[in-house]
Amino acid sequence: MQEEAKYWYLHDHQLFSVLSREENRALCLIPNFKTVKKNEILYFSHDDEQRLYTIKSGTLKIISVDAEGNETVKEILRSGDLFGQYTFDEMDENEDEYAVAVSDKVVICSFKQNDFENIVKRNPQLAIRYTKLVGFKLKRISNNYSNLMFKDVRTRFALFLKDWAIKEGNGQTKNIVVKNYLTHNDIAGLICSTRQTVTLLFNEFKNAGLIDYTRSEIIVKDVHQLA
Amino acid sequence: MQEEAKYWYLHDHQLFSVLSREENRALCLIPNFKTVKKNEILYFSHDDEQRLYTIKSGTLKIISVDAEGNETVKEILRSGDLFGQYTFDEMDENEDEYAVAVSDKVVICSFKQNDFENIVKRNPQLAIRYTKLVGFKLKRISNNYSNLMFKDVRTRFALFLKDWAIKEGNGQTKNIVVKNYLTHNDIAGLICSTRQTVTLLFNEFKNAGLIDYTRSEIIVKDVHQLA
DNA sequence: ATAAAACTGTAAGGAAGATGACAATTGGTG
DNA sequence: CACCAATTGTCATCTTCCTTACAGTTTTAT
Repeated sequence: MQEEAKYWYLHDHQLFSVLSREENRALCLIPNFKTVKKNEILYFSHDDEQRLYTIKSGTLKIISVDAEGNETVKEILRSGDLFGQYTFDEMDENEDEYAVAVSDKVVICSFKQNDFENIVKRNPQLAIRYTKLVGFKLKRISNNYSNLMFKDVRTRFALFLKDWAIKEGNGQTKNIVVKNYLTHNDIAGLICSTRQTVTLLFNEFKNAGLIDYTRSEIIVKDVHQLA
Repeated sequence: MQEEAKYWYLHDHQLFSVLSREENRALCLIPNFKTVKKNEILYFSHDDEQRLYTIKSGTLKIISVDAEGNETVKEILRSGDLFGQYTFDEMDENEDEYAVAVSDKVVICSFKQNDFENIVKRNPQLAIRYTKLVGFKLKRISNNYSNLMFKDVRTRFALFLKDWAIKEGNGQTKNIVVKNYLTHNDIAGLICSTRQTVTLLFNEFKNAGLIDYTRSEIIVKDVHQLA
């Protein structure tokens, strides 16, 4: 990527847009841009250096591997999202995570935790933004979980679909085409259910006319009818 | 509270200890110290001013009221914990929350969100600390929830008891006396189960010799035997 | 092109725990 | 100190959704 393009990416980012052109230029010397092809794996948990990443374009899924070797999708991340060591703390040793690109080309940008910390120290405005971003993430996650806990599987599935459609829909609310890059098993992990139940619900929603559904894509007829 | 004592409280706090004595003194002019008596209610969600709070001493429970008027305990907070608008964002309108003191005297210290934001702007070191704190909270919450999601009720109850005992135990691991200020209903809300099931489990754990249990207090014989 | 692997579809049986109902106990308040 | 409200204890019933099992379909690899 050209230096100029990098500058504009960082400039557009909700986090870095508070920086002046000069500051951004200085910051540009540090980050590491990288392109990941579809299905390619990006390890970040047991890196030598603790890093934090932001996504310039494309979609990633974060897979977490537990002690027994079970892999579950933990999060779907899109352009602008943060992942990696964004809380500035140490990585948990007994938890293994990696990211997989699910769109054709995913461009990410990473910073060493220490470098970023130093930049934040020199720019309090950035610190506020950053804090808000982490706070927002906290709120989103805890909302997400309380949905999972208190609703039944059908509602959880509906909320998941709704959320997914909204994020892929770019402001549209009707006839959103969602590329089906998650298996029923992945979805089961995300809504805390089983593969069979997810299959069942997909067909139930299809028969109810809420979605069109093939193996390669899902068309959500109207986001507001879900949930 | 004497000015000097306030300074030392803020100095000891994991968040504010990065500030120099001078900065802390300046900061001391802003916070609002307040004492809340047992069972007294502290509203903070629909305040005129958005505030964030830290607890100097004592224990609070956060109650959340949903649209149907159901009240559930959301969190138990202790000395040093943050609550209120600590993510710097706007309060959710459709969510009502308040705090209740569960120990005799709870001393809290509050800042207007704006004042705090300004202080952070002038002290980026504080921003890093603050981000770490929020990040830590994020991690704790998501751990908590994934326990809730993937374990059965018995395990959730055990983990809850363990956590509770550890927090009340001040480093002890055996024969921890926990004052029973939560009803079975409260606990049911926290571990996402029902009153009856909690009652059942208390008696089951008592019969198994893991705890001594009366209506006023719980004695956890050995923290490590739980979970 | 074909085999293997991964994913999707369908169904019966079972278990965990929610629900509802009611009695017993306790604590607070006049 | 006596009553009322809140909390706790116990039980039978019922629902949801997981489990197990197997067949069909699509994708990937050789």
